[in-house]
Amino acid sequence: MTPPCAGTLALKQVRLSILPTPDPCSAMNDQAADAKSDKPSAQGPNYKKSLNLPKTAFPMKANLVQNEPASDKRWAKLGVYDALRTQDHPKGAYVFHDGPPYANGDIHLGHLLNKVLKDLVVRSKSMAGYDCPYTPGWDCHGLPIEHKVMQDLGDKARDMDALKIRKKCESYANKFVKLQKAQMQRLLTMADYDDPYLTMLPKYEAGVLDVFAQLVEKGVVYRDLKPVHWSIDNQTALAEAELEYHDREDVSVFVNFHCVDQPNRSLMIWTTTPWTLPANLAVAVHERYEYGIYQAGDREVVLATELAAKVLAKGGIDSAEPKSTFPGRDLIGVAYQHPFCDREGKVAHAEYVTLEDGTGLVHTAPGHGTDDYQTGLREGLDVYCPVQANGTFDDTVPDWLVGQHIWKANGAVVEHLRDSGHLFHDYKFMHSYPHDWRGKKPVIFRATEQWFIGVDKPLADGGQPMREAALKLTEDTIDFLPNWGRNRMRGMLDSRPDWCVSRQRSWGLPIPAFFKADGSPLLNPASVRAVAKVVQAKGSDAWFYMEPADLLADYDEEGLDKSTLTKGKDTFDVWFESGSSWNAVLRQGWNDKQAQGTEARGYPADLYLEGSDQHRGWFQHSLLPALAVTGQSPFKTVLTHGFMVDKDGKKMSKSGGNALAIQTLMKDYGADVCRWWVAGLNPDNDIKVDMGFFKLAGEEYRKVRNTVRFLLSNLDGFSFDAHKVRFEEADAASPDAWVTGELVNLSQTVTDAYESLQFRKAAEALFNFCNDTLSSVYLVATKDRLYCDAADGSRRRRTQCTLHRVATTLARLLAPILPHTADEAWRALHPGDDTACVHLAGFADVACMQDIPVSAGWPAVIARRESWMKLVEDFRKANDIKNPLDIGLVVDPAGLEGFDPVDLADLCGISRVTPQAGATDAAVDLREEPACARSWKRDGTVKERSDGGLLSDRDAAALGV
RNA sequence: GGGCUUGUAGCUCAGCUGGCUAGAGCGCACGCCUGAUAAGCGUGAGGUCGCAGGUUCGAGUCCUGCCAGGCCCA
Repeated sequence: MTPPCAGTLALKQVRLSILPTPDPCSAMNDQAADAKSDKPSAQGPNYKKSLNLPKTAFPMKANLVQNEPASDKRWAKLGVYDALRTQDHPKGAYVFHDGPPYANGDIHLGHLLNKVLKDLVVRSKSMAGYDCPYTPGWDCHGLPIEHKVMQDLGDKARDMDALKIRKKCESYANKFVKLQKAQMQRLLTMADYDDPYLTMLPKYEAGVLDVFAQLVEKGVVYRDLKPVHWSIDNQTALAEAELEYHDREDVSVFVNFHCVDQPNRSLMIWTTTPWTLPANLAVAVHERYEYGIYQAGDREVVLATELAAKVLAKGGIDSAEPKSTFPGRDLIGVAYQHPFCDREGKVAHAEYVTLEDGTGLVHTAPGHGTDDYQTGLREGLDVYCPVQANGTFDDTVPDWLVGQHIWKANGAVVEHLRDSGHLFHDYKFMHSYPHDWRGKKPVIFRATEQWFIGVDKPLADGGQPMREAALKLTEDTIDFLPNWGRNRMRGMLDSRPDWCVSRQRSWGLPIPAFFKADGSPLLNPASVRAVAKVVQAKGSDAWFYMEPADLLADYDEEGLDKSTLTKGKDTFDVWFESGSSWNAVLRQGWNDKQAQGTEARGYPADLYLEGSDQHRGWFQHSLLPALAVTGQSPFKTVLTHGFMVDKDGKKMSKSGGNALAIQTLMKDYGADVCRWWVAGLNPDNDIKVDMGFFKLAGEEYRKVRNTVRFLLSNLDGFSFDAHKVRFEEADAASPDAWVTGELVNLSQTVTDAYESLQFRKAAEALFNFCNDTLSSVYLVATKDRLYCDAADGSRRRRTQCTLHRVATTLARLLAPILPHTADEAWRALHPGDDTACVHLAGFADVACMQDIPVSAGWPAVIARRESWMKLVEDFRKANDIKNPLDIGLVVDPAGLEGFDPVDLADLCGISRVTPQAGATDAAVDLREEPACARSWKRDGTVKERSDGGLLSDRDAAALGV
């Protein structure tokens, strides 16, 4: 910083001291009565026309809704996205990778948040000098679309094969990609919308299969049993969305499982599906609940104490006094004899045991229930499922059940238990039960063969298991914003089971597995790659219409007879598809434009940015396979944002009636206002949304817009090159120097905030600069000289020069947040240049401005200004003065060395500041002094001039009178 | 029920490793300007920092419990 120029104030003081002292008897004072009226003298000339008043074509009213689409078209015409690819990138590449939204429905507020945040990244990184291409993606396969298409087809679906249904799904997905694309573009997001990645495109599918082939190669893909909803009627697995719940009558049984060590004692379980009892392998209890031993006839039974009375009463036993009680954990490990199969089971703990129904001891059959399956996995039990695809028992069950259909077996099991004395009680009851939504028949849970990815398997090449590697990188390599994402990720990695990647669907990427005549699968890296080659060329439809031998044309195996092969019917979990995008998009390189950049498209990505639900979703499902295949995380940084809630903090939902339609917001406010709202959010946590918040954002937007407008309106006819003024040391105390220093700080703050992805911080700094630094301090202070100084006076030119620097810098800093408005301002700053575009301008280089000297006395002056304003306000009220221009200040000059009293007066919006050594700062009434008819100031130099007007020295000079 | 997380003026948020009368912007009230005018400026009033305990010389800031939310699971 420059030392203050010691001489200036002394000079001014001298000048002030020779000002004529107002004489109450002078002729001038007769005019004071007129001047006091605040208005120019009625008799004097009208000076308004002689002023340099603001003038601009940049309108106060933005009309965003009408004008934004035109901006979008203009950028398309200028080829802004492509131009950004080919311009210089001094900072190299910044690899941002889009997570694909699902191609279904209109975009909603969640998309607004997510897509605008992403756009802020892309635009700010681009302007900062990075190459930051953005290929948007869509998740196109999967059940929601298939389900919707099947519903629309209704009964017609029965006659359609998989290919026809897939065709319908594809056109459905395309329709919504097109729709959402247009809606996202309307948000003024900048992306390569001409060439998005769609998970259903052959090129993408081949990229997914490439990942799969490598996982097979690493030895982590295996086939195993897992219970799924099974339609006996259609002999197919069903997804949750394909179920309908209808009432159904079933038999409910209380069964005694005799303890091995104490045959007279039993664990009593309850079930509504007696047919699953042959598959029973364990009994689950909750380790923290209280259990007791009760007398039931000639047996002792174990029950949860809270449920004992209710259960015993059903069997006609009134007394429910426990002989002893103990926590559930004491039961863990107790062995029991299966009531009719030749094996023993044990008691295990399970969190899902509740005290709402039953006995507190839960019959567990890992082959017939999801909870049971999880318990089985943990306890190392078999996924035993004696029920075949057609609903009959296989030959692993007791003879009296073999071959029986399960619904018939229900009765047989109950009778058998009754006869053997294991049945405590049974009764019929109605309950809601899942049915096949097509056949309307009840479905069952049945373990079937599925494909899995083993997250704890050491890799065949000696690499770390995926879970272990993921936990390691989560701990110390990946950056999380906010940082608690790290814990969340860790917790989810810790608890996740092996990944079941197969789905029994039509609308998806087929798992390229074949089966030999003996039922054994054919799936190896080479076979997967052979199929991938076909898919790359023809799309995954090929799996459905081509023969195994043709699909495997590029595959050779000694002694394999391809004609005997059959194709597997599973498709991939859509998470496996989207979780492979780092390969399909980043590593393969999605399009030529990316390769054209000065730096090649990179892997891994610098940033993934999605909602916090994706810790379990896309982030994790991208991380795991990427680690196995590439050994590194697909992302260096994970940024997550919270979810939209209503103004009371409650979840938003269509059914709750508190959802806001983004279409309404766009129609009422336009994209820039919505973007301003997003930029100002703290995205770490939940985000409250309400119509009123957008109104507020609109008001803040208007404040910024009007400030920019005022800058532009005072640059009418100004040419920076022709009129620029050099700043001298002596100018260090000028408001221009001060605001330039503030501008440099702002630029630093905002570009730093953008760099570290703190958009809220950027928006806040920009708003405060417009609102505070400019609107309430600098612009108010310099208005007088802009309007009243001679048009080409050096003081005015210096201020215009500063305004120009502020406007051009500000427009660029605002551009990522307000792409339309910033560009509108940019065009106003470059009249006649049709190709001017702020988005190609980059952030301003403020180095040249840093050379401008700024007085070190400024912080103190700004602080004193606040107390001066209070003095003025108090004085005004106390003396019934309306206009602050009727007030002057007498101030102690200590600390004001180098400052021009005229600047100080302008900073306070008053007529005059008089330095007086040793004085206590105080306001004075100037109403007895004449006011300049042109500038309305009572600066002590006002007198009648040659044109008959009452003018101050400055105004007289400006007019040459 | 579990993991992660949030609760500071009417609203949106700052308050780093505990330390002067808890800050900002918006909104609100009052006033000014009418040469930024469906604009601009000034002054001012608003808070038991979710609740209850505890640690400490001292807690919005640390610990425990509770209440009310959110995401993901079960």
